[in-house]
Amino acid sequence: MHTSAEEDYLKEVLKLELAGEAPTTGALAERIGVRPASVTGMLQRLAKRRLVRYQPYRTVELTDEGRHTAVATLRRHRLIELFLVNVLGFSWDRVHAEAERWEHAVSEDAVERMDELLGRPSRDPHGAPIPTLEGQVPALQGVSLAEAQVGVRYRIAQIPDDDPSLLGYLEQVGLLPDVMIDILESEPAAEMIALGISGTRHQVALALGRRIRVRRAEETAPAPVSRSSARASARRPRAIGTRKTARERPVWDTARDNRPGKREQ
Amino acid sequence: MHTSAEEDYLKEVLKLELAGEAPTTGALAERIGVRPASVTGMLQRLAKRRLVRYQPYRTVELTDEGRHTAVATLRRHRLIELFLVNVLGFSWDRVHAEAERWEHAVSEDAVERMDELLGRPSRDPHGAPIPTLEGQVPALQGVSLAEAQVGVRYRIAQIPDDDPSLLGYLEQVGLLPDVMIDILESEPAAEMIALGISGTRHQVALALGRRIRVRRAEETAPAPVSRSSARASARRPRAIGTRKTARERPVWDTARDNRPGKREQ
DNA sequence: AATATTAGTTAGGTCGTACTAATAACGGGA
DNA sequence: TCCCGTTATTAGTACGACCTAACTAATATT
Repeated sequence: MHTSAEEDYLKEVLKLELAGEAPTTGALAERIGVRPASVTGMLQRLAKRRLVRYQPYRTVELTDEGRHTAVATLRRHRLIELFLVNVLGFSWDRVHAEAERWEHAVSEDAVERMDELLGRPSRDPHGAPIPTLEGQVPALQGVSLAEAQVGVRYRIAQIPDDDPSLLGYLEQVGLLPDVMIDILESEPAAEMIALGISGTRHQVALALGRRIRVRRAEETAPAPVSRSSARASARRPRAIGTRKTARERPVWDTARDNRPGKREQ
Repeated sequence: MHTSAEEDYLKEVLKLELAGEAPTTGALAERIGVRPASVTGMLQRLAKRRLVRYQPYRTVELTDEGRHTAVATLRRHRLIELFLVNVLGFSWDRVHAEAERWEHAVSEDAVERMDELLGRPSRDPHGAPIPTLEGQVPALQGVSLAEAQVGVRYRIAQIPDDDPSLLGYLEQVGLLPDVMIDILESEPAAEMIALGISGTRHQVALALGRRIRVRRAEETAPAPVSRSSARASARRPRAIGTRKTARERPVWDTARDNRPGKREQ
């Protein structure tokens, strides 16, 4: 079918899209850990296989087929992460690396068994939504911590998954999914934000705050992390739910509707 | 470290050695599913990396380092097979293929967690011994069904693992690990053997019989398949137990002790 | 011994995925 | 409008892991 490198690239394009960022050559190169030149090469390959639409110097977009594969890969990754934590007892700051290794080896069948064993969960150990078997990617919940309002109580919805040392820190201060926090103070000049976690005051850099998602405490709580029982709802395998949020419209989006070809070769 | 192709080749060399067969280019090619030419190429590679000793047209032997890797890979494979059956509920005639996919992706850490979760088992779902963490490969138990004596009661010790349709048949007739059988009759001319499985008489081809291992019913039963608690006994990581059985001495063995080089280039 | 068959090796080629170095396109000031 | 730094692409190289075709070695047949 598809090679594992292809799956990796497609998954990263999807993740950037879901995060509302532009899937540029550079961004992909950084996240995947290769040189931009390699990304260009792979994008050309993916375009040839009709997994993305690609205009040099301009845009990358997933085709329906590419999106399908990307979603399946993301689903695999997140289910495996939860499996590693809940079944094999991995410490949750190290599951990402292991899941990256597993995700191209584990068959669809095995993934579905994991899903069942875990009780059809809707969120991974970091709070990220697990796409459904049908291809739905649940919408991102809430707002980023950097946008949270002073004086309001929030619940952590999602934290980053790929940086063990950062996760170690988050665990230490207790900034984990489902934890309640109070926004005490915002200090934009200092690029800091002050918040209370179970009574203790913490200063957090805005740069980090942007990578953490929270939702207001009163909002209907999402299914808690770990095991849950979300039934699949939609049928069609590729009607992807999430569409970019308004915030931070990328360059890329403006480039959607522009003159296409302008170079041959 | 080592590539997954390297691990596959080393593992197959080890398996042939344990089965008392010669690891010829052809045998390896057949088992791995590549052309003999590819095997030659890989053996040259492995020799350069000092994982095997290799004399063109003659022999392949694992070096200590190669053996170490091979044993670790075999251990991974068999533990994963058991994990797939016991934890994920795979039907045991399909675990082999899935385990082949997993075995190069699952980290040592994850394998040790599986081992612990499974209760440090000593045999995989097909009855094959699981090498210890220290590198011991438990000796093959009993004799092949083809060598069993008429009128004696045996217990199935081990069946092949890699052929789903064969396994389907074995399951149907009840020829599974730990099952008791009686050897009713031997018909060498017809290349058949007749045996009783829980009262029912079955005819089995000798060719199949050679691939099934049994031990006399009175012998101290090995730890049953599924979960068990075999403690590791010896220390040294590489004193492999099994040495070729006398039966079926291959051509290759006669070629062991002969003049070595005779061609340059 | 001469020849046929089988097994193994060498040579050369393809594909996937990276890399570096050189070049080109883009876009925001001066 | 042009310049220049940033970003992206092309061109060329490497390597792992396989392939096929053509050869050589070992063995079997008569």
